[in-house]
This record gives sequence, structure tokens and C-alpha cells, in this order.
Amino acid sequence: MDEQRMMGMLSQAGYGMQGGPVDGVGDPGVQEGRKQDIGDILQQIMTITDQSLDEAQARASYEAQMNMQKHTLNSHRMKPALFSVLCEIKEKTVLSIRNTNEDEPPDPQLMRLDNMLIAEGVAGPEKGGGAGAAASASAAASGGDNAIEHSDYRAKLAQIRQIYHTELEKYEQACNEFTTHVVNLLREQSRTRPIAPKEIERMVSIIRKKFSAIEMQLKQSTCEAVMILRSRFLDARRKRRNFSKQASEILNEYFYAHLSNPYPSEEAKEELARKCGITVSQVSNWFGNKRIRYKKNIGKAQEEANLYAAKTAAAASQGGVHEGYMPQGQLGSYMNLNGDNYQADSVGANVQSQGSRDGGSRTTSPGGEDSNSFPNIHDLNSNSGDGSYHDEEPSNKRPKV
DNA sequence: ATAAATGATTGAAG
DNA sequence: CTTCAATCATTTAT
Repeated sequence: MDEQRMMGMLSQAGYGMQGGPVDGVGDPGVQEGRKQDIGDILQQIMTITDQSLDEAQARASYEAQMNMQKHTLNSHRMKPALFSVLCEIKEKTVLSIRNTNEDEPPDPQLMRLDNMLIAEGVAGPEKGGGAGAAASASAAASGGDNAIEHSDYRAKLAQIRQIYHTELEKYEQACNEFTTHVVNLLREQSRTRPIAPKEIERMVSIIRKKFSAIEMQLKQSTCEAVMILRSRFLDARRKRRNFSKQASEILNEYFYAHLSNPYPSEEAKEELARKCGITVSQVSNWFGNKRIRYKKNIGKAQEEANLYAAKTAAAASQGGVHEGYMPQGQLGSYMNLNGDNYQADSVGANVQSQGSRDGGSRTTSPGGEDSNSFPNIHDLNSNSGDGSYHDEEPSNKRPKV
């Protein structure tokens, strides 16, 4: 296989000399001495060629004839000069035609892959066994939460990294081997064919280009693997923890206390986040989920509504000794709904299809109590106990995939 | 085991 | 940017 590919490349490099291009050298009349010598040599070559053709046609000891030609050429005193001249001609004819893509602008695609691999720690600083893992562990020093969860990720990443480096090394070695082979072959052939060192260089660069294409494929697949790994391990859905009971309590109290307009402002979200030990994004998520799910089945949610309404009312009447959380009192600054938000009325199930929520300006302030967007009901029901566990806040960033 | 609950993500729409 | 709606992936309850 190697031989075939190499021969293909060699044919690309071009060496189809058959006497045609030599015409351009003949410039009689200027420097007779040298030119005459060269003319003699050319004459000899033509003779040899004719001979060889004749011989070939006659199918008689072709190899022997070729060897004889070689010997004749190599032993001629003007061989080096002729060699260089032929090389020059070749340079100007065959190679110049396909010289267009000589310059090689750095492939943006390849650069992108390289950058990503370096950024992911796959291609960047060479590591031994666990050094890279330690480095990436220290990189995740923002919080202690990642140490355990990222160990798997790092292990897999190290695996990818090792495969990548192994493959890369293999390719490099194969490339070098092949290049050496080709160079040797060309050198060998340069005894009988006009091959300039420059041309060999070009051959080498062609080979490198071919191999770099293969490398790029490797990088591409490695990038894909890393992306899959990332999406698998960095997706927060995969390591979801429920909020603590207290946090759910707080959130639910706020929600049902502002049932008519359950859109906490930014400050309210921050406050709730602080109280619940979660991030603002999580508060937003919670309210988003809560709103949609409350709306989806109002019938079931009523129990909760009643529960928290009762709880809030009790807290308000007693002065609030309930776990330090006093909805109306502490959050009053942005709760301009003076109790009308869940007016304790209609103990029955007044599921009055909330209809559209037309209130504007809900992005920053839940100020306007736009009618009854979210129906409310009061009843009593049982409550669940409270266990609690939650780790510290995850980062607020949304990895785009 | 299976269903329900739940936090997070995605895409559309404003 | 926010919110809604659907959906995913996990946790919890049955």
C-alpha cells in the first residue's frame, strides 16, 4: 500500500520528461564552448533514448540497457550541470503549473479544534499519570463540590487524552517513517532523474499535508468525544438534588402568599435565594416550574395553597415564631399586596379558571395585583415532615451545548 | 418495579 | 433578558 501511495505522490511531483522541455535550452550562438558541450550531452541522451526505445520495441534485455544508460549518464563529466539544468526546467514547467496551492494558510477549522483540545486539557500541557488530573482538580477550586463529581469526568478525560496522544504519536511515527522512505527513494532516483533537493522538500511537505489531514480527523473525533463527555457529566440534570425541606417551605410560602402575582422581583429572588441557600437561577427555575405546574392541575395544588395560606396566616397572627421566617414581615418591602393576595375566603373549591395573565411589568416588580391570575383556595390538609440536605450553590453559568 | 415529584434544560415568544 | 411549555433525568414515594 505504501508503495502505491508513494508512487502516486511521485507522479504528482511530476517527472514526465521525454525530451520535450529540453528544447528551451538550445540557445546557439552565445557561449559556444559550454553550449556545445551540453549539446553533445543532449545528443548523447537522445541517442540513448532512441536506443532504449529501439531496444524496448525489440524487447531485448531492457534492464541491461537501462543500466547501461545509467552508467553512461552518471559517469559523464557534465552530468551535474545537466542535472541542475534539467531540474530548473522541471521547476519551471511541471511544478509551476500546480504551484498555486503552495502557500498553506492555517486552516481555521484545524485551529479551532486545536484550541478546543488545549482548552479541554487534552492537547495542552503534557502530563504524566495523575498530574493533569490534579491540575484540572485545582482548576475546579471554585467550590469543593466538584471534587467527587468530577473524578469520573477527569478519569474519562484522561482516558481520551491518552488515546489521543497515543494515536497522534502513532501517526507521527508513521509519517516520519514514510517520509524517510520517500526521501531515500527520491535520493536514489535522483541519480538517474533530475530531482532537486527543493523538490524533495516539496514532496515531504506534501506527505506532511496528507498526514495532517489524518491528524485532523483524529482531532475532530477527539473533540466530539470530549463534547459528549462534557454534556454527559456537566449536565446539571444528571446530578440533581432536591432542595431542603426548609427551602421548599420558604419558596412555597412565598409562592402561595403571592398567588395572585407569583413573580418575584430580582431583589425578592435574591432574598429567597439567600434564605434557601440556593442560587437566584434556582429560584427562578423553581418559580417557573411552580407556576406552570400549579396552573396545570389546580385541583391538586389547592391543598398546598390552603396549607401555606393557613401557615402564613398563623404566622402573621402569632407574631411569627416559626423557624425565623416571617413572610409578610420580612419580605414586606416588596410585597405591596397587603393581604389581599390570598384573601381568606371561599373555603370551597372555587376553581375559577384563571384565564389570561394580562398584567404587564412583571419583569422587575410584582407590584400590580392584576386581578386573580392564579386562583386560590383554602382548606386544610396534612403536611409532610422535613428532612434536609443540600450542598452549596452550583455555579450560575449555563453551558451552551 | 413503577409512578409521581422535582430540579434543570431547551426552544419559542415577547 | 424573562417567561412559558415541553421535556429530560433524577429522586422520592407507592
